Amino acid sequence: MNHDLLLANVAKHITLTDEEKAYFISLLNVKKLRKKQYLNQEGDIAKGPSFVNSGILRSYSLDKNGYEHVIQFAPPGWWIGDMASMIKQEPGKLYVDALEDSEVIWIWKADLDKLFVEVPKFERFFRILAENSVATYQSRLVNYLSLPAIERYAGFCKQYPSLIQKLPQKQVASYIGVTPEFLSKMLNNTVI
Amino acid sequence: MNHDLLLANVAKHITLTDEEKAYFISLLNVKKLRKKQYLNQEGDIAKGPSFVNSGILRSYSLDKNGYEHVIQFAPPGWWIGDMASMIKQEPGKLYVDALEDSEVIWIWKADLDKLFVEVPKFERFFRILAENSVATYQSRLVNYLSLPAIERYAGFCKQYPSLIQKLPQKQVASYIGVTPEFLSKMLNNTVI
DNA sequence: CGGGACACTTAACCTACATTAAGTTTTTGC
DNA sequence: GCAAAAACTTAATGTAGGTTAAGTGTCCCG
Repeated sequence: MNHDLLLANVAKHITLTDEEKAYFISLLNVKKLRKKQYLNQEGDIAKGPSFVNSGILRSYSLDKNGYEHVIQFAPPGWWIGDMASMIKQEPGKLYVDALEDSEVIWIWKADLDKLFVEVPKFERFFRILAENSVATYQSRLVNYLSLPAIERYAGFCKQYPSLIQKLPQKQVASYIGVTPEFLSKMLNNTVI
Repeated sequence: MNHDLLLANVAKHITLTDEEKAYFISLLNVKKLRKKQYLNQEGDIAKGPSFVNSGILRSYSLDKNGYEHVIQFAPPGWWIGDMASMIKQEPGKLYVDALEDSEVIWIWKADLDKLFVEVPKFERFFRILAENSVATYQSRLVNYLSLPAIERYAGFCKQYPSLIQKLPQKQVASYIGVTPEFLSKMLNNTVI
């Protein structure tokens, strides 16, 4: 297993000594996921934050009619998880699964709390991560509340051009909050 | 001006020495807002995080038809701001204003960055704040994508019982993502 | 290389919620 | 204390997007 992508991600915001790096690595776990395999199911308690090393993961909720609603996609270099479940260590409402064969690096929440004490720089790293995440969710909510579906689609294409190539259309439909049928209709009626 | 509420808020997650407290307080600014007065307008660069000491603030976006969409309410003891604008120090998309006469304590982003270096405990405090915020936005998005309006209203009442008392109905309508007319109709057709 | 799952499309019909507009009640500022 | 603004209601009409269903294409994997 290879931690280079994760270490590069960490190095964007904090600088570690070799010793700190080694300690950090000693706390990491690796999991390989087959396409469609779950990392987390509704009702599970999230173990801790997960970093995508290869593949693509997504988190989603399931409504009472059985429809999926994608909350986040995570290509390589991204973090994913059910934050409410992780913080409170309570059963969560989200599913996390792999859209293709993937490799995930993750850390137990308890080990992360230890890491924060041993190497306080990591407080900074995860603060910055969480702040960026807040900014993303704020703007997602703004888009959702104030733009029609076609503009949310255009926004997604602009913001994640590489994901558009890789994802099945129905996953994108779910992310922007419409049915696959409606997205298909939109795309065939509209010149973007 | 009185920092007790803010210091109590900080003390929930980290413990400060008197000296650290004094330094923190030395960085704080206070602003009194009249009802309807803006703390931030679209296009402004957010100065830094703001803590509500009294009153109620809200953040919202304005769509191209002139409709407001409430992103967050902040009663006393809550933090509010346009996170994307604050992080990138770029003009933002959100308005922040006071729904009643209010008092806000805020800190310049540059001073906050200094504080993180001088008193690293604050990294932890703001990490926890941001993580809780992520959890809230995740669950808000789940609700928005998977529940009908009447259940989002019921959820709001359950989660923020004290706010329901104080807020005009049209503000709640905007938060749950419907028009005031539709919320009015729902409430008069439905026994909750 | 064949069959079954999965992705995408089309189309008819449906509904939750928006828009517009007018009227009533409550709050606010001077 | 009164006029004006803001909040709330009601109702007729409109529409973005959902639902259902059937058909076509495609890609696995055995």
